[in-house]
Amino acid sequence: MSTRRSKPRGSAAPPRLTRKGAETRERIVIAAAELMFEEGVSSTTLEDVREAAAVSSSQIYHYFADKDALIRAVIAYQTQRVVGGQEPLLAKLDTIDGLRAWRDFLVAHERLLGCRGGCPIGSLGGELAEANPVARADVAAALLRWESGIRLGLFAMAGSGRLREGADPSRLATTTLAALQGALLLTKIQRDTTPLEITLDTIIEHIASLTNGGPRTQTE
Amino acid sequence: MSTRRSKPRGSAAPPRLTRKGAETRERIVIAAAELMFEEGVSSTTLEDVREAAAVSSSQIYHYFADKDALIRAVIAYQTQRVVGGQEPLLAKLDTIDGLRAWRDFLVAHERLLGCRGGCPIGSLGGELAEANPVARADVAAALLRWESGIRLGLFAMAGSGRLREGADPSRLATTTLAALQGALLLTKIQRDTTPLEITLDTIIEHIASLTNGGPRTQTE
DNA sequence: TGCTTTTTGGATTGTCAACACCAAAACCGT
DNA sequence: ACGGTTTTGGTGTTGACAATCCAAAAAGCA
Repeated sequence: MSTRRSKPRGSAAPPRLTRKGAETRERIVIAAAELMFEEGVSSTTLEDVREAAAVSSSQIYHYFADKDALIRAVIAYQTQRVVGGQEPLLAKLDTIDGLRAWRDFLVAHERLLGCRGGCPIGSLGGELAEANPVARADVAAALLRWESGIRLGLFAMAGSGRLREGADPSRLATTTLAALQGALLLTKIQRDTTPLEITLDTIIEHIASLTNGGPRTQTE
Repeated sequence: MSTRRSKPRGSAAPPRLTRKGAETRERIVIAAAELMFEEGVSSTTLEDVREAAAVSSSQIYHYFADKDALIRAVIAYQTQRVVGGQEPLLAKLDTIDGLRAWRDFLVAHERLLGCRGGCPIGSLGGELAEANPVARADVAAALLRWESGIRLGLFAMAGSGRLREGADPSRLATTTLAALQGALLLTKIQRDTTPLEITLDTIIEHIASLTNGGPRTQTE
């Protein structure tokens, strides 16, 4: 109907951001993500975010329709940071040594954080699943992507013949992710990395027992 | 200092409840527990609890100092209901068949709930760990008790000689609880029991592979 | 330079939820 | 039946927090 020239945009016209605008928006998301990770979503007020990001309240509402929209942006950000950031590492899960390196990285990381916050993705999912259906779906997608990463590594292990015939890399990937999520939850609640160490070690032992190298006894 | 007769009570004098009072208090706790399980802790307002329990607002504050105190009572209630209620079942985890029965029970239970809510204990812990240190400690204790229950079953399996020498029931118990928690979290976020089924099956396969019956291939 | 759009500041509003208060009713042991 | 205690109802207060509004400053663009 309108004689509009230049790039026509879709129905949900995303107001184009200048570089400065994009930076401000990102500053808000990062501040919100950190606060929500450290204190939980519901304890994080927009006033907290406003202060941490050093913006005015109208800026938050200029870039996000409401708190839910900001939450979704935080989920996207954490998905990219955590899952995306791990994908190179996950590709190396095609050997037992690769799995061990991954384990060591995760344990060291939790130690560094003082066992606080748990998994950024899992914690968001746990807190939002029953309260925010859209957020739940976002987190579900993030977890599927994570699982895919693990699966690819394990399939590579199977393809190179290190994994025995009967073993199903897909099921192992699901179990590995579940065990990791649970272990991070226990670690966060108990403020102790022991559950994480034991759980990952046990899962790796299980996978090792399915390799052609054969089963090994549990390490002390 | 005071000349008090009758039963002297401790410093934190718990006002003795009459039968009616105890019933009202319990009604409040149960209503709060259900709401917090279905909607999350922070989405549950005391007004919601008031209505669900059919009490007046002053009654809630008569029995609980504040919302945190009610939350702690809910944790205690869920611990007793979930962990306490499972202890008989956990005692039967001394055989692979016992483990399978436990798995089937958990999967059926999740199906019944439409994969909503996840683990009552784990969800409370996840939501409260960073916001409420006292609640975190309560949940941590509940999880240790749960882990103990599993450990006892697996120790029985070891004692009766079904579990191989090298296997460590204690570490297996930690892993089993972590895997269960993570699987329930995935199930809750993805609204699908598949992760729960796969994870528990895989853990049971791992334990089975450590029995004198010897390892078996993964079941489809 | 002038025009439009984006970005920003800050004050304000309205809602909602935790919690306090007070007085009445029911209950309990004696 | 009586005095003290527990239980209950309804209402009021306060503070916090999400969300809105009105412009003004800055930035992009011709």
